[in-house]
Amino acid sequence: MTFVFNERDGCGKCPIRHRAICARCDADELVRLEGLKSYKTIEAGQTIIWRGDDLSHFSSLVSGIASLSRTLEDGRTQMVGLLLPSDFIGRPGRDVVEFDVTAVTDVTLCRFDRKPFEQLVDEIPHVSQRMMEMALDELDAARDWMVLLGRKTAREKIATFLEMIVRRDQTPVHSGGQHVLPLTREEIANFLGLTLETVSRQLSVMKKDGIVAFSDRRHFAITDLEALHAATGDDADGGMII
Amino acid sequence: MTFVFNERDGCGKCPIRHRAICARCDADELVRLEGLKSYKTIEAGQTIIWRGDDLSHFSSLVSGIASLSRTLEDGRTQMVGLLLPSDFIGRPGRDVVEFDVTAVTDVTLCRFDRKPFEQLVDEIPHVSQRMMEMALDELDAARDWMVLLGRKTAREKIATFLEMIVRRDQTPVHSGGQHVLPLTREEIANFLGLTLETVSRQLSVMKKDGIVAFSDRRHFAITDLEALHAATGDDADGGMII
DNA sequence: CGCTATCTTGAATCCCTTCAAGTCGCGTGG
DNA sequence: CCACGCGACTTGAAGGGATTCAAGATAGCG
Repeated sequence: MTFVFNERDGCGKCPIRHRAICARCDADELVRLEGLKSYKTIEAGQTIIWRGDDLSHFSSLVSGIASLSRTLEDGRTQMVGLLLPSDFIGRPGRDVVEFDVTAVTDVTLCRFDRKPFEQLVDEIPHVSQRMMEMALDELDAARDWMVLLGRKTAREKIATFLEMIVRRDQTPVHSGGQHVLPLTREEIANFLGLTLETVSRQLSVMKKDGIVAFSDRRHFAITDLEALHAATGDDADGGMII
Repeated sequence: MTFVFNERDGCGKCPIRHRAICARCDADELVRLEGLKSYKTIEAGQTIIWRGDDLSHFSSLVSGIASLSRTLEDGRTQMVGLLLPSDFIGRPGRDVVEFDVTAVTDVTLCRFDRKPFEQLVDEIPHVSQRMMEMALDELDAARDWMVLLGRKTAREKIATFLEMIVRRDQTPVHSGGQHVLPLTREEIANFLGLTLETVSRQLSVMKKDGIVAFSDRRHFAITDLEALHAATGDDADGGMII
């Protein structure tokens, strides 16, 4: 981590201050939020909330990566979303979650008790406006992902995934074009609707094709950005939102 | 159609009065909306908006069915949502649409010019609250569908689809358990991430299994509801939201 | 009555999965 | 320091479910 988050700093120094649900809030509104919040950290691999659990808190992801997923009776798992810093967990007007939320890396949450938070949402339009904006962005992203899951080949899925990782990578300095792959092969497979073997095979093919180069299992660089995009199956301008 | 919608009736008689974006509005707010609205009808098969088009209007679907879809360069198409009466088209804060919107049946829209409508959203919390609620419901539905697209078999997809149609069927009297199939085999295929041949084959299998009976290509009845649910791959309580 | 779009069914093919056998990398402890 | 063990990953071979290509059946409509 190049960046260390310090819980004692106020909202003003919060790394997600300008992208989270509080993005539009003014100083007064921030003070109100400040009085309600508390932090919680979760270790990589731990489940944050199980599907069907009571939603006692509403949270913003401050640092780390979490996943949203569902598992069918027989164990087949599908990831339905990746939560990055500034994304929120929970929703007003519903008291249970529909998906399992799991910490992919170590995670820090900024939490609010549900009841007071819901009241606050009604009273501070800046919060509800921002939440709607974020919900609609997520909806577009989810629909983009549906196209991938329903119609793309394994190769196209991998290419689209890598392109998304690169686009969303917020590493301050893209150190020599190196990017971190935050997921294991199995997690990638569950995200793309594939098996881990197919993910591994397709990554090998793209290595051989000179599109991507791995320095180790978790670090890669794109060596041919155009070829990567051509392999996604998307048209020139069309891009994923997520 | 058992129900005939009459444009001359006020919002008070509107069939989607209590489910659309206006659901929470009081009488005064309704008057304001009433002054802005206009109706438009679209024939089955016509495109309502193309992906990338400027979003000049914001609309609620009053009657009929529309689809949201995207087509890749080479013609592969994935439907990402079915729009039923009360669903809305467009989103505040963005001026182009990300997906093609097509009338599956004849469709009636209740439209608002975008600029005045966006202003109204900011001023009437009852509208923005309801829109957020609807957006979050759609998000859950989209994520449910991602599980289907990524992990379910053809048979499970078909079973889930039929179950969804039955659950959402609003036919006043379920005439003898008969339901209307509003989509062609090809449209179903594009919705489920399959080919039309596979859809046809799986429907035949389920007929032979005594789960569903077709009176003609567009009308069916579920003859074994439990077997249908067992074939979806979902657990007992878990259900799609869409 | 016959045309045409829609749908069904069959046969061959293919891409991804499944099953299986290694390889790699890293932390642990002798 | 290196052997050991284990989880993560890679690669191969076989199998299967969905697609593709093709032919025919059905139904709606002029």
